[in-house]
Amino acid sequence: MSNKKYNPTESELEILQILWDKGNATVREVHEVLEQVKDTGYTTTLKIMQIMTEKGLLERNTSNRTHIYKPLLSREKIQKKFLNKMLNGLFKGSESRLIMGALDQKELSRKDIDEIKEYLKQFENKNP
Amino acid sequence: MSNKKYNPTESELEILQILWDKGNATVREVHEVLEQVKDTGYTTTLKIMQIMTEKGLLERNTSNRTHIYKPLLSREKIQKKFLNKMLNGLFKGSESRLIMGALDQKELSRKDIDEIKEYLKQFENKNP
DNA sequence: ATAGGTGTACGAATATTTTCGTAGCAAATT
DNA sequence: AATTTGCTACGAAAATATTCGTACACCTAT
Repeated sequence: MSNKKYNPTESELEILQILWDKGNATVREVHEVLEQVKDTGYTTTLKIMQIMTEKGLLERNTSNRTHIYKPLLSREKIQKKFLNKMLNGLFKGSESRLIMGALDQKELSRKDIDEIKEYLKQFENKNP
Repeated sequence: MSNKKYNPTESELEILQILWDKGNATVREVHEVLEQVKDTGYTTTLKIMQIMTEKGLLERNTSNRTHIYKPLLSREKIQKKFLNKMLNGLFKGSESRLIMGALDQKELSRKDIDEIKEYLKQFENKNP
């Protein structure tokens, strides 16, 4: 199957985040965001984005001189992948710890909490 | 401060998992578990464990010829660290997605669910 | 005491990821 | 039209992580 085996590296993830936020962008646009956080050169960003394109993580429009990149995998897909990795690795056998840990670390809005409660019901009904 | 900056690498995490399960162990014991999953040599495991010791991830008792290693950081601590990383990275701004994603991927017991519900209450009261 | 088995130490080879210098081309500015 | 500016391509250096060969020590059984 065409099941991609690519786990984005750390740097690739940073770039993906920016692209997901923007939808699509040029290297310069990505780099301008990136350098606020990371002390790295323009050609470095360029290179990584080129590599990501080869790997099939990004797609680019080269019809103009300035290429426009966009992510090929959705944030949700990658989120799922990482979550899966954690649940089978570091959090194996303690799924609920992951959930409670997340609850601890971030102040959730009332709305979020209600949403989660609602979401939980569906599992309750499964195991009555 | 002595705030450790070490993020364990992939391989180091695998070894930590084993050590957390066992409490403490020799290189051979770790390697015997590891090689069931990973095709790698004994001296590789040894080397990584030695490096981890230098980094302060492990501690070892060298008073006997066969050294006994044990982890210096708790599973919980590292779990928290990774969770934190995810909540500020890949899942930034979508904490509840992480939680719901986790709920989706693993079949939780009734007990787990009740526990989580109970846990949620404490946050409800915070934001009434 | 000698051979075999089981350990650690250590350096170096490999692999992977990240970084950047340099070249070359096209567009915009002088 | 010459210079500067902004872009991509490319290769190779640097930094990290992983892997293993080899040497050497000790203990045990021959």
